[in-house]
Amino acid sequence: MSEKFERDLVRGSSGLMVLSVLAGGKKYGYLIQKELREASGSRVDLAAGTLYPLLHRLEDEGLVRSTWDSASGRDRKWYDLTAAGRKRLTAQAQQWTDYAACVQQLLALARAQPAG
Amino acid sequence: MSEKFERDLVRGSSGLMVLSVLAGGKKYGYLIQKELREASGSRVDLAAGTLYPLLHRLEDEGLVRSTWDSASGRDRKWYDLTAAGRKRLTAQAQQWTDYAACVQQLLALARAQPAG
DNA sequence: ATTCGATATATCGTGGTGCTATACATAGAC
DNA sequence: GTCTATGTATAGCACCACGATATATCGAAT
Repeated sequence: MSEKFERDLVRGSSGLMVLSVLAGGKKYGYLIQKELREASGSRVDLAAGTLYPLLHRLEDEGLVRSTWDSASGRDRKWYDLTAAGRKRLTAQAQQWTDYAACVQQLLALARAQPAG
Repeated sequence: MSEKFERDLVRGSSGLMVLSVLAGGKKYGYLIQKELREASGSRVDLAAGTLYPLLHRLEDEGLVRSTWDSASGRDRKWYDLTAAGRKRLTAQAQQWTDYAACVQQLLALARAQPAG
């Protein structure tokens, strides 16, 4: 079985992944974590100590907004993308795609080399 | 014009990129930096303060080995992949490809959502 | 009722790493 | 002589993932 992706890989796109999940609609932290875990076959599983500070940072940057809702008995903090958040998602997704292509190209060159 | 890729993007694959470049044969630091810059259209340009400590770490891990050579007038420290380094390159390249696919899938889901 | 696991959010401390700044030295061009 | 490119190196700062820890509610099993 494949293990969790390395710390520094996650670091490069944790914000992007969260914005991406939020594009599917208003969600609270625990749910975001769960959706990411399920969508990745458990290879991305943001710790609470990673996710909540990240959400706070995104809010400070004005990319998401939050509202508490206790209607369902549970106290949940629902996060929603702002216009700036959607804009950032688009830009960051593009940058990520470009970067991935760039790295893949390097890897392809490496594979083209003789074994040693 | 496209700008340099963000700090945290680079962080996820700086080691992989260096190993990858070294798969093309023995090289010294300044040359590695130059090849990465050229291969990426200047979007990956490791600062000296990033590259040299990184090379030292790779050497401490036994993934590369180094030899000084002053033959050409210049004092240059040549780096070469070890067997462990080639093995790591293969493994890390695979993990990177998996991760990229995982993120791309999330992005595709986000794109499938209505605008707001 | 009580214990236990899942749900739900939050912060602190640590570790690792990219980057700027700084330092030092040589080579070639002007 | 001066300037730019080449070449390696370290110190300190900024940033962030993660484990540890804290707190609280809910439902189910005992």
